[in-house]
Amino acid sequence: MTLPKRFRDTILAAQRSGHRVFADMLRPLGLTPAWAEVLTTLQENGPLSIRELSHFLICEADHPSRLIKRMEDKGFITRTPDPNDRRAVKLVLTESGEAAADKVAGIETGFNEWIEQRLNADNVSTTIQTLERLMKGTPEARSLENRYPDSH
Amino acid sequence: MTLPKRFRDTILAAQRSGHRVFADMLRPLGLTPAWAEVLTTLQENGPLSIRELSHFLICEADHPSRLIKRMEDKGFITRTPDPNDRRAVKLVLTESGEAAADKVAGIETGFNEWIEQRLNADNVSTTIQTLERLMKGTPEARSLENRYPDSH
DNA sequence: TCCATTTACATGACATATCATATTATGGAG
DNA sequence: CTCCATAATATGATATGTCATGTAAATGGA
Repeated sequence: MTLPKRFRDTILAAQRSGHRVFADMLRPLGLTPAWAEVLTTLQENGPLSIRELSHFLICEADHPSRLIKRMEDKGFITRTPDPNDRRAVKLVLTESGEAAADKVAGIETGFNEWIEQRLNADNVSTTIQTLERLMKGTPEARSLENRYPDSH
Repeated sequence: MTLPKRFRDTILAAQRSGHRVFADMLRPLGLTPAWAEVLTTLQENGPLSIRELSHFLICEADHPSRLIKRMEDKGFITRTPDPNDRRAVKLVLTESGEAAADKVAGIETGFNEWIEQRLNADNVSTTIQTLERLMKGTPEARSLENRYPDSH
């Protein structure tokens, strides 16, 4: 048994496990983890174009235009044309989107507690460091740097 | 900034980063990471029913029947009815499936080296321990136990 | 100014994932 | 033996993720 293979299986399993738990918490709100990520990102980082938004997202970092379209259809987001660039749009949360983002923040607190019950801060920090070293130079690392600029 | 939130963003980013790198390595073979997981699992664990297979998979652990169907259509897998249970099937690799599984093993070796270049064994073990503690009792942990029985 | 290149976004196509439900077979209670 | 709960698999529906391609607008050099 090679350790690296088990390592990546473990990361995959952890991601899926956490995703499932988080999705279960969000389901009563009619939201998914990807939607939650967009809602909180827009709430914290103001009006963004689709391209700018994608630089913050870990999920769907390629081009989230269809994700945005669905959220627009549900009334969480409005798009206004960018006056300086007719190709681009500015995405802003609607009132309903802001309310959903607030609820997501509450759910995230619960999820963070779920993690804190199982792991101490030292384990968490060490794992973050290890994984960041693994990702150095990848596009995913850049999304993390955008989300957590103070730590990079 | 809460550490647990950054922790789960980092796990998501690491999983996606690794998935992308692995997918790029597999693409010339016309395979995806999920297909690779099925191929190597069947090669190592002999004929399995779809249900049994799902207990080994981290990907698509719910019910991989459509994944199997696509791999069958490509000629990698044959299904034979289980003589003891007419509902169930036994999945076996075709000759072409065996050859693909061998190639996947080679790719995995390369991927493992990619990881070993970036992390030492101690980092890897510590991270595995932390993530396994996080997942204790979840279905994902059970899939890992099936894949790596000696360590549990 | 003109045109090639780049950028922002959309969309087609396909492969995961996951929930809910349907279908058929098994096995046990009565 | 009959009926019912359960199990194995399949499928519809929808969301996510990714690659390739298309369209229109901006940009910068000749």
